[in-house]
Amino acid sequence: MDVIQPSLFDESRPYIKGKLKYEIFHNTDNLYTVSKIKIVEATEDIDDKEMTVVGYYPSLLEGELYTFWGQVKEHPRFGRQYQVDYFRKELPQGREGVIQYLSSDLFPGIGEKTATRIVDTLGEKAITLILENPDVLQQVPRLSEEQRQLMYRRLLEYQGLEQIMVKLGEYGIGLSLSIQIYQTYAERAMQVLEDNPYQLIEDIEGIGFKRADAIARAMGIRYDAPERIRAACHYFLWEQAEQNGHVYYPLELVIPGVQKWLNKQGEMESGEQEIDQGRIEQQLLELAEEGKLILEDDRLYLPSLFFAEKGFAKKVKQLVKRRVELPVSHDQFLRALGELEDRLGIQYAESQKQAIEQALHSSLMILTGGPGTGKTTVIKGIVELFAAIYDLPLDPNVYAQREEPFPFLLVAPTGRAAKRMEESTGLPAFTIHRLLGWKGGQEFDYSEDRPLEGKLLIVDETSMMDQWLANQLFRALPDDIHVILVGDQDQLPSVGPGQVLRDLLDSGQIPVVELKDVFRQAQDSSIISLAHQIKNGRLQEDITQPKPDRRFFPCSSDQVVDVVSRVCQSALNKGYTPKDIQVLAPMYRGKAGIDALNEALQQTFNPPAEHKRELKVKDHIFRVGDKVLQLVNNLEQHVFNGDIGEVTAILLAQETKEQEDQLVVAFEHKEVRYKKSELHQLTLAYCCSIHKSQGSEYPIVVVPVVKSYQRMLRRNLLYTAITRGKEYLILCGEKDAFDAAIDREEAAIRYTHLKETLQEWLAGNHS
DNA sequence: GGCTTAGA
Repeated sequence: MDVIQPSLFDESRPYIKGKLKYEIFHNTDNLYTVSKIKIVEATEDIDDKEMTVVGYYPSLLEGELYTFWGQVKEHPRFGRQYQVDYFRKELPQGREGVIQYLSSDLFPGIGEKTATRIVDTLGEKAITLILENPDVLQQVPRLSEEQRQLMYRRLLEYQGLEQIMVKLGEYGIGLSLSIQIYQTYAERAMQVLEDNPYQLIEDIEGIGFKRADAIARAMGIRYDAPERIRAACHYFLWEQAEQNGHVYYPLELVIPGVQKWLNKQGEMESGEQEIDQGRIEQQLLELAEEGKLILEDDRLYLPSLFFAEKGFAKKVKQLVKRRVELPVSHDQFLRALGELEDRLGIQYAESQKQAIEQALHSSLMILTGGPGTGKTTVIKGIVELFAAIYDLPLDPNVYAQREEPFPFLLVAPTGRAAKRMEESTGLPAFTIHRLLGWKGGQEFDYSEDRPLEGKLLIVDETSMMDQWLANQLFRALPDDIHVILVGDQDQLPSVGPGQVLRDLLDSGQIPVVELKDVFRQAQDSSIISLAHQIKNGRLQEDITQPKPDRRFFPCSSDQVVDVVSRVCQSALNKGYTPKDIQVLAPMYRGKAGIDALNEALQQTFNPPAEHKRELKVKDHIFRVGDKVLQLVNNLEQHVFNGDIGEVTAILLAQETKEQEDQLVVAFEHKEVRYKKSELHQLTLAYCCSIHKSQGSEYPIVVVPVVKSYQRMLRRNLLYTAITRGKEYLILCGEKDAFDAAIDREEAAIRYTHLKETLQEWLAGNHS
C-alpha cells in the first residue's frame, strides 16, 4: 500500500488515537460531529483517558479505532476537547483484534470460526492483504464466492480513506479534494460517486460542473447522459445566482448557456453527438415537473430562490395591508418630538420630522437617502418616539428584569454596520443572522413556527440584504410589528442573489421617505459632487486635479502599498490620529490587497520599537498599539464581529496562568484577552474592506483604485468607498481603473421578479 | 471574490 502519500498523515503532528465510545451530536447537513473517545494512544501533552472530539467528520462506528489529528481546545461550556482537522480509521491490531473485527456485526455471515480461519491462512496482516488483492481470499478454505465478495466490499467501505484515495486518484482527483470527498461521504464515497458523480457539485465546495464532469467522464458517463444534462442545467442556474446575483434566469437564455457548457470541443469521443437544444429543454421541463427547478412563465428558478421571492413578497403584502392607528394626535406627536429635541440637544430638519412621523404611521416603510443625509439621526428619532408614544422603556435591563423580550429589534447585514447602529442609537443591535439565531447550514432558530418577539424592527444598510436572507427575516416576524428598512440603493448590493431594496423602491407599493438634504459634508464639498457624478455614471471633471478636500495620486498596482503608506504618513504628520484615517480596499488578496496594505500600514502607524512587545502568529505580527478588528462573534467575551480595538498589552506564556502567549485588546467598554490560539478572530484594521465599511464614516479615507481589483470594481463600490470620507478623500491608483469602475454598473442586469410580484399582488387592490 | 456564521 505504498500508493498513499505519507505526507497526508504526517506522524509528527499531534494526534490522538482511540476507540469511539458514543456519538454526542451529529449534524447531518454539515457533518459537525461531537463524539466521546476512549484514548488508546496520544502525543505527549495529552494524558486524558477520554476526550470529546469535535469537528467535521462523518458518523463513526462505535467501538472502532480511529486516529484524529488536531489540537486541544478549551470550550467555555464543555471544557477540554479535541478539535479535529482530519482523521482515519485504524486497522484492527493483533491476531485477536483482527478475528474480533472480522467476526463482528460489520461482516454478516462471518462468524468467529470463519474469521479465525482467515487469520490462520493470511496472518495478522489479513486485512491489508485482502484490500491489496481480494484474490488472496481464495486461499482461505471453505469460503464461498459470496462471502469473499462481501468481505472485500465491506472492508473497502470501512477502511475507506486509503482505498478511496487510490480510486479517486485514478479519476484524476488530487489529494486535498479526496480528503474533502472522504470527509463528506466517509465510507459511502465510492457509492455516491458511482451513483452520480455530479452530486459532488452540491455537496463539496470548490467543485463545479467542470470538475464533476471531468470525473464523470473519466468514470465513463456518456456525453448525452440525462444526468449530465440535468447537472449542467442545475449548476448553470446556481452559478447565475451565486456569481451574478440573479434570482431567476430566463429560460431562453438558460438553454444556449447550458448547451455551450455541454458541447466542449475536443471532449467528445468518437461516435458521440452534439447535444441539441431540444434535449436540454426536455430535461429542463422534467426537472421543473419534478420540482427540482421552478418554471414560472419563462422564468427559471432554483426552488430556494423562488420560495424566497414569493414568501418575502407575501409577507410584505401582509405588512403593507395592515392599518396602523397611531395612539396620539399630530399635535401630541410634535410635542413629544420637541421634548426629544430638547433632551438630545438637537434640532431635526423638517424633512427628518416628516420621516419620523411617517415611520410611526407605517407598518412597513423605507427610509432612503444618500450618504450624509442623516438616516442615522432619523433612526434614533424613530426609536425614541416609538418608545415615548407606546410607553415602552428603552432600557434593556428593565425587560431583562421582567423577563420580557426587548421590543426594539435593530439589525444590519454586516457586523460592522450593526456596530455603528448600536453606537448611534445606544441600543443593542445585531447582524440579521444573529437576531435570527443561525444554526448552521440554512437553519435558523426563528421562523413562522417560532416568530421573533418585538414591536419595532429597523434594518440598516438594507441594500446589502439578499433575497434569501430577507425572506428568512420576514417569515420570522410577528404580525403586529412595525418595520423600517433603511438604505441607499446606490450603495453596495447584496453579495447573494437579489436586489431587495431596489425592487421594493421601484415597485412603488411601499411607503418611502427619501432624505435629500446633506448634513454631513459641507454643501460645497467636492466629495459629494464627485459622488453624484459617479452615481450618475458620468465624470465631468479631471479627477487627477487636486481639490481642497481631495487628491488623486497616480500609481500602479505595484506602487499602491508604498503610495498609501506615504499618504498616511503625511496625514499623521499633519496631526491626524490613526483613528481618523481609514484605508479602504475591495479585496484581501494581491499586491494591493487589504492584507498587504495592513502589513505595510502597520509599519507606518505603529512601527516596531524597543519597548513594544510583539506576537508572531503564523505569517503576521501583532504589536502593542495596533488597531485591530474583531472578525467573529465571541459571546463569552462579549466582543462581536465589527468591534474595533487597540492592542494594549502582550503577555508571554510564562507570565500567564494558562502558560500560553496572550494578547490584550482594549475595546470601547472592555478589555479582552486572546490566547494565541484565538487570534484568528482578529485582524489588523488599518485597512478594511469596502463592504465592511458601509455604514461607517471617517475624517479621512484613502481609497486605492487599480486594475488588479478588476473583478470587484463597480460603480456602487466606488461610490460607497468615497462617500465614507467626511473631510478628506485621497484616491490613488490608475485613472483607467477608476473610469472602468464607473462604467461598470452592477444592478442593471440582476434578474429578479420581486418588483413585478409586488405590483401584481398589491396594486391590483385584491386583498 | 465581496458578506453572514453556532452547534452537545
